Amino acid sequence: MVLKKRLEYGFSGYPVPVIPRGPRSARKRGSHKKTLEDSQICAFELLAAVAGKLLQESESSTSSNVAEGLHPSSIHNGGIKQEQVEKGEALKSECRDQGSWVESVFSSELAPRKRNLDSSFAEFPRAVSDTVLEGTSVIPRSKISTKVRHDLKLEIPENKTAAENSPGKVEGGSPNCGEIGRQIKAEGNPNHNVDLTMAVNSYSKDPMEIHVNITDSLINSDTSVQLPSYRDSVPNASFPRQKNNVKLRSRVDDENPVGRNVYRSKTRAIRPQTCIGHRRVRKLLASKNWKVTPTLEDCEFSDSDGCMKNVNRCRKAPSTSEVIQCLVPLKKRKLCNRNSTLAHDPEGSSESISNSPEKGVKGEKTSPAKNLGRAKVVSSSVVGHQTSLKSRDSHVKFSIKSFKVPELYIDIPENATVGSLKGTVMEAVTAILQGGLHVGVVVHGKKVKDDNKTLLQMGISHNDDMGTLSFTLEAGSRIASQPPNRKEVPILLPCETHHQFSRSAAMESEVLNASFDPSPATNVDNHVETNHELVPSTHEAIKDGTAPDSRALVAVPAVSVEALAVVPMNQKTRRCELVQRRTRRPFSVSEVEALVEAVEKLGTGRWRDVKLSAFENADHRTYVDLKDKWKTLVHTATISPHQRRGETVPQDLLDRVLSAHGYWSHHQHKLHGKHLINLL
DNA sequence: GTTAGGG
DNA sequence: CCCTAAC
Repeated sequence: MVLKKRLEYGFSGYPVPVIPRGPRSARKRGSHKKTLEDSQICAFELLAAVAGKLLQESESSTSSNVAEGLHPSSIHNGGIKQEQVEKGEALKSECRDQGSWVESVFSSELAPRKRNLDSSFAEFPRAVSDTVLEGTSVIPRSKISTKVRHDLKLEIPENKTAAENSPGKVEGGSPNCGEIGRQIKAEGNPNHNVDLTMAVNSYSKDPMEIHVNITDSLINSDTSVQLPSYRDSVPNASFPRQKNNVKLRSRVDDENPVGRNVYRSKTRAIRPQTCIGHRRVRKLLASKNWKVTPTLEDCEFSDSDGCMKNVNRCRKAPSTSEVIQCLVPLKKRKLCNRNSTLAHDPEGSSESISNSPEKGVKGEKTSPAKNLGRAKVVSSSVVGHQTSLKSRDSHVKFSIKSFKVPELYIDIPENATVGSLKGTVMEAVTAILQGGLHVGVVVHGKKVKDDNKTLLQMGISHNDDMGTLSFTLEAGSRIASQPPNRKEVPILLPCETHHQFSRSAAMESEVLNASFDPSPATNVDNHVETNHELVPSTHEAIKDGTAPDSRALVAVPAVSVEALAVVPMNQKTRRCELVQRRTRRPFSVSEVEALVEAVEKLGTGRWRDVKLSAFENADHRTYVDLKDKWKTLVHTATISPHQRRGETVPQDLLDRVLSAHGYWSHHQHKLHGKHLINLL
């Protein structure tokens, strides 16, 4: 009490704070943020590289690559083995838990600087039964579809359970893991000979296709999965054989540990726009979704550059979220209210891809899928083809020839750069891959639900009648409670058919020309100005047809909000630009005076009260604004007069600022100290 | 919803 | 001013 009295009247006559509080200033932000970012960057870059690849492929592989990549003969090129020998490193990740965690390792360096990377993705054959996709594709698969030039060979003992008999079941131990390996190789520059292999572990609901070829020629002597490379000239990936294991590896030549820097810097330029609901969604993702996901317990990555340093953290105590974050920088996970839009804007241009969550965050009456009516629902779209099946022993041997990522619809301003387009694609792919996948086994057209059934029991054997074995890639049920809507996830939103792109070459130009209507009047509510988070809805545009060209995106990942919602949005995207920052409103001297006075009275740390006290009628001044202003005032008062800019604040006011600031900080400090003493 | 701080 | 972590 005594002390209180003293405070009350002492010290420059400043009143005592009504609500004593401990200094929050103690809350210093850790530096972990940076670290995290860095770690994320790595994976991101890698993904970016992938995107670059994809794009590249889409641009040039319309015809040749497909044929080339699919050719079975290349299977024997032995890229894997070579690599295996060449580099002793192997990437391995164990899938565990119910999920289908797949490892993901990326080598960074490629694409960023090398625009003309030669993609090594091979396009996977479409699933035969994927009629929906067939009919609804807006964009030729060769365009954006993920292409992988590998065949996946599998050899699984008949007595393996159905669950195990899935492509994803790679790393022994986890029956339910789903895994898809991919490999990307960059060629052309010896120093940049990067092998990018990544296993896809996404829970996305995007159906993916897997072609399964059961061929004797692909049989391996042991149980393993291999992803041979079609490029034998430069071995790129290796999948050391192990029992039911697949090891993926990522390799980067040591000579170029910094190749990724270029991209990194660009990556950092990304600044997603926060939109309505993003917080909620993020929270959902973070807590509800991600935390439920299986933990990647043993993921090993090999990488020669420092990038892996961060990634390697996953090896230790890899939490799912950590892993995911490795894949997608947190900063990029921002959502738009109605459609999640993700944009990568390395070049400062604007482009975006947005996914259409099944359910609008904002709760629109109709889901994007409905709005897009034509959006087809695709059930597990993976269909396997078994060309032949023979058995020499009790093992069933087959290979998965390829898989593809669902189509993505991208809408990018024509002034967007190719680089940004790449980034966009990359983002989209990232979004899909990070979701996680669940591998399903379909026998005779029927999905095998019982994971405990053996192949033998399911008739999956060497019989020739086994012509109906197939696999499905679907969103993993990361969230148990999540309704099994997998089947009803739209894969693609085929809107105006005239927007279809039939050729790769056309794609770029077409896509670039496909501009959405940037006009707020068309796409946005009138509240744009007041509604900070309002963002034009692509869906709406599509729905009402007023913006023919505005089917910005449609990636349609058939991923649930939880699974895929993490689609960041670029602040520079036109749509989001509508949600521009408030107009700058410099404080007038009178305002400053009022502020100073209020602070002298109330002290710092009670900005809400300050606002109510002195700026109650100034709607445009939030307490945060006042707080910020005070911050700048203090700074201004601290620096020399000639360094000050803007409207000059009377020195006397600045003096008061300093005085009050000094007092309140001192006061607060004292108070805090006192409290501590009292506690003792 | 506020507050404190970094950007 | 914005964005966010921490309350």
